[in-house]
Amino acid sequence: MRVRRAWAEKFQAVAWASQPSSGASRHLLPQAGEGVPARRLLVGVPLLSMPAPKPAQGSIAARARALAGGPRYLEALNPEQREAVETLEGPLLVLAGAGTGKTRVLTTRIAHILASGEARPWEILAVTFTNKAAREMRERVETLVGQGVEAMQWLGTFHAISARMLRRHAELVGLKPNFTILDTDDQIRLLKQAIKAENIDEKRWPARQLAWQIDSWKNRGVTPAQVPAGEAMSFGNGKGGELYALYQERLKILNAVDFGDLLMETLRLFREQPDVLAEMHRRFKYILVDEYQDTNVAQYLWLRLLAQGRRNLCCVGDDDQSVYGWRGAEVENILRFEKDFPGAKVVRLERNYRSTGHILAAASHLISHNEDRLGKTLFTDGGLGEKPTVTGVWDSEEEARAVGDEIEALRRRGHQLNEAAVLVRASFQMREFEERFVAIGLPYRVIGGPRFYERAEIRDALAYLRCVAQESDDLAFERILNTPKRGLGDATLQLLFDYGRKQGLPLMLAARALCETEEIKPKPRATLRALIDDFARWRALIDAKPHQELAELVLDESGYTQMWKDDKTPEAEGRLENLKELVRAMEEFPDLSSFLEHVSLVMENSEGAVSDRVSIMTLHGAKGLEFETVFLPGWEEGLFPSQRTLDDNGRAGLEEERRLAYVGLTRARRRAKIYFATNRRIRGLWQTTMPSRFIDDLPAKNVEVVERAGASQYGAYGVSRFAGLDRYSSVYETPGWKRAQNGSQQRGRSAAATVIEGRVLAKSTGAADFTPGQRVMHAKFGPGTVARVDGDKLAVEFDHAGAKMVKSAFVERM
DNA sequence: GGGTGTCTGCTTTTT
DNA sequence: GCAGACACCC
Repeated sequence: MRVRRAWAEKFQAVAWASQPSSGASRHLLPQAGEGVPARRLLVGVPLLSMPAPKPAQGSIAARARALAGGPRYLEALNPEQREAVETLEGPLLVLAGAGTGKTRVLTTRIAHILASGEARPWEILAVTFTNKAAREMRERVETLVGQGVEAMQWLGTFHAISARMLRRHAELVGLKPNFTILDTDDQIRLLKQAIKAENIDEKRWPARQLAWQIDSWKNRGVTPAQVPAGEAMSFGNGKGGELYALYQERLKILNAVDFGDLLMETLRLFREQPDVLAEMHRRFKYILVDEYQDTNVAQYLWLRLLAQGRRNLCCVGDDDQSVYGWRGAEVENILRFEKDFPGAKVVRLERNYRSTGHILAAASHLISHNEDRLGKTLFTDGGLGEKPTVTGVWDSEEEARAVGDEIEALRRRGHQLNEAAVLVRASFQMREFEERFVAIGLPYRVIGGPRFYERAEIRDALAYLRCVAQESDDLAFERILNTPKRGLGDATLQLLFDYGRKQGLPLMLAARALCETEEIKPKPRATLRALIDDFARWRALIDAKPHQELAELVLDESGYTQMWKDDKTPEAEGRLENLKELVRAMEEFPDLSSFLEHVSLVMENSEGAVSDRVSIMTLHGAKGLEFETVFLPGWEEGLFPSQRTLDDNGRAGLEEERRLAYVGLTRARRRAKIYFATNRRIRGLWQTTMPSRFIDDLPAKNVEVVERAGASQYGAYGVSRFAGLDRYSSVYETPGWKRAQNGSQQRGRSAAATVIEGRVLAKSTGAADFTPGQRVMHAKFGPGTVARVDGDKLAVEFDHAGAKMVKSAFVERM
């Protein structure tokens, strides 16, 4: 007991000392992404690794703290936040609206648990969805605590924590502790093999689709045996379930798991091994979950099993920011929390510290159109600030130009580019902005491109290392067999497959054995033997050489580095750079196997130099971030809300899209700028588009409509589309509003009559109306002559715009 | 086994 | 409109 108190008190002293004491610190209120410098105090004793016995009730220190009004770190919280932090016992749901200090609550809560001595660092389970969130949480706890918290070994993503648990008890679920974690690419190659083995037409039933299907089963915690009959039918003429089973068998043989298995196998472990679960219950005194609204069924079950022990489960989330339904997230989990955990306390955080009044009002009004929500009312003490703007532009090109101009103007007024972001619905929208920004020399960065470890060169290099580390890694071996090209193509691979299957050997061993037979031609045999000998040699060096050097050696001697040096394409240089980065990253791990164990789970894009740039990213990617100024282009029916989501998921889909709009708006601190274009090229075809219904969802009094000066130059064709939007007061005449009033189900599909030179052209009804030679008028391209009719598309030779393919619905006969 | 031409099918994305 | 996958040919 004495030790515990000493530990807690020492911690307390550190926590106090680490708080900035200037007056400004009083306003150090929760602001995600705030630039509070991480203060680290040099403490002689590694406090957090000190053992502490069971916490005692009502220690002198605790009582003294209570009299003094609690430790300083609690004073920085508002009453609701403080309640969320101090309610340690029992289930707790923190409904944290956008910008209300969610991360602050989570991190302070952890600090509070540690400071009060209720639990030691390794007795806290803190789960996030992304590595980034985990890292941020760790850093912020460290700032509060004033020292490193390496001892918090159970702070991480669902997947990383599961992997950790699974490695400890791998044998219990039929795996070896050094199992490989496959990524999507490996997964798909494996599934292709399974599909082929079942004699299913790969073209009609692509492996991607099966991967997606299996993934969604795993998201729901469904094993091959539990696949509902109807869903098994949905792939490969009813072979979906069989393929799933076959795939799982293959994984076990390969001693591998995919991402979904990390959860599934851990769940199985908990269910089938009560003593393992009991051990977990003993260990975890407190469980904290970030972004609870994003949990899927498997994660929910996982949490529920773990939380059964001590019931000290604290989930933080915002139902209004649930935007991952399409990948299995169940908003239901958060809506149902109080039923799932009887006696649960719910704390609402509604005081927003991020956005100005008008932005908050606009976002709140927008989201209030959703039905499935718990309901929160965000408020701020800050000023009203600028109204969000809505700007209509002619097409996506003008949209990019308008955004570029705005950013330039802001920049001239001293606005940081880092504080501006363009948030799009779909990544294809990014290109236009990139092109424009390049043209005007505006520095930008695209966030959310291909992940570092998804790049071909990284995966190749990792495959080499995996082969060195584990002879039986067939997928890795298959990948590098002929990379670089060494004349071992499909024929040799097929030979290896057959031989391996016959002998029950992994590919590498099959290759070795095959070289001793006459079944392989001399040339490939020599090459293959050389490759195998190389691997044997490299493997012998594992313990002799630092793993970094070994990696370099392998990449050089295999000819892999040379392959890219010989490559004359412009990307080659960057790829070599990435390889270097990979080797550099290995430094942080003690040996090759621990590097490989972690790489698939935690490897991220290493964003190099931090320079002042505009961010371009998807709305999904922007969740959890904030910017001074946010640009929200593409608010058009069909694009946002996405027609596909509407078609597939109806009202639920629409509500998820609306939440995405809410997320977009609430990223802005001071300025939100919405755009919609009248014409957009979608899948190569120009389409006339309507303003998004979400624009109609905005409260007129908090929004300003901006007529873009440049737009009028296109007036000749565009007048009709802008007519209703000159003044916001006339918003109730916008197409979106009228549509809503009519309750019509037509969603921006009908071609509006176009006004040309004062006369209204006949509305076309279909491609049948058109024949080659027909004169037509298009809203964007003007007059032209039909050259060819192709379904509902027309090849038109425009008088001024040249040859284009256009949808017949968007041209008028002349 | 490697290069060229045609066909298809296109949100969001973490781990 | 364009990328990625596949088939076909050398």
